[in-house]
Amino acid sequence: MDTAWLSDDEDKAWRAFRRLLTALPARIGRDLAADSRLSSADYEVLSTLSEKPDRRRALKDLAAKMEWSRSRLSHHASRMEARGLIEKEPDPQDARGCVLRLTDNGFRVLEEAAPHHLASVRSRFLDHLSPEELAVLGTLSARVADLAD
Amino acid sequence: MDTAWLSDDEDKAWRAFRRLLTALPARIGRDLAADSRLSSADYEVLSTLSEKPDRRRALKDLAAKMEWSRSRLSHHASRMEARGLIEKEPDPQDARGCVLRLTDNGFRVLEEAAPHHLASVRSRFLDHLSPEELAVLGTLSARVADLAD
DNA sequence: GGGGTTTCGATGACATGTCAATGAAGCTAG
DNA sequence: CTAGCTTCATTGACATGTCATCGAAACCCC
Repeated sequence: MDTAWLSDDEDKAWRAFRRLLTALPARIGRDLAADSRLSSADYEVLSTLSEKPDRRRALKDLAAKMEWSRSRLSHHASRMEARGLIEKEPDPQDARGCVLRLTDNGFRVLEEAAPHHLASVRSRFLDHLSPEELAVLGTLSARVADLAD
Repeated sequence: MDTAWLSDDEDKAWRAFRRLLTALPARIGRDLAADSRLSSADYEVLSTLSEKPDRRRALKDLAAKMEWSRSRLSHHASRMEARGLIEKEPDPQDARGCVLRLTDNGFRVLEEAAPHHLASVRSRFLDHLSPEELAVLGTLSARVADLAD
């Protein structure tokens, strides 16, 4: 096989996977926006914040956890703060830092959105995979995602 | 199982897959930009145009083929035209329309970029999948991507 | 032929993300 | 101590994508 090109199997799989790569997030994101007025990015911020009992996290830690740049999270958090979903507090541990806190309103919005979002993930994705396919996909995704950047 | 939530297996696979969904395009896009000064979107436009013998396609047809909005392609094509990668011509078949043509320069840029891009797709992705995994992924991707929007 | 509807691409307002520069604060070697 | 390096969040310039709207052209059907 000429390594400068893809085999037929590789080409077919790669093309189909690229379609999935664009279509799936778009569909789930559209469902989410329609059900809850949240973007996928908003949802990810809210749900990650909600994991901690006090619903707070330092900006830098949240950025690291989500694999976002601090700049991106700073921009996005400012917009979410203007919408009353989260609040920025000074970090008592580090005067340069900033702690993001999920507001009660933000938590309610997340709780309202979550079941619709899960239903969307199921109907657009999980429902169409066999358990074996899901296992293969999970394994392969973790392996490839964990490669060095 | 409570259908309002994901099982452990589903949750693990979905989380890993979401990481792949963001990390893989970012890595391949960074490689492409470093090797060729093209974005993934640029590359897709160039390579899709190059498929036709005359390296032309009506804007609306290219948009449909790529599953882009016409607005997006119109914006993007204008930027690519300013960089000398493509040109816009009037459509002889439809006075409202517009034909995009790959310039000689654009074709050279694509030819120079393609082998690096393929190497990137291999090293970041294909090389890490077994033939069986690739087959499963291709099948499942096509099935899910083909669902109605 | 001609009026209403649809399709086409362009455009402007806006949302979101990247990148580089900035200033404040923390850290560390000497 | 303190000078220099590092880390943190913010900011502004810019790139890219969405959406609603527009005017021109094509189409449809009477």
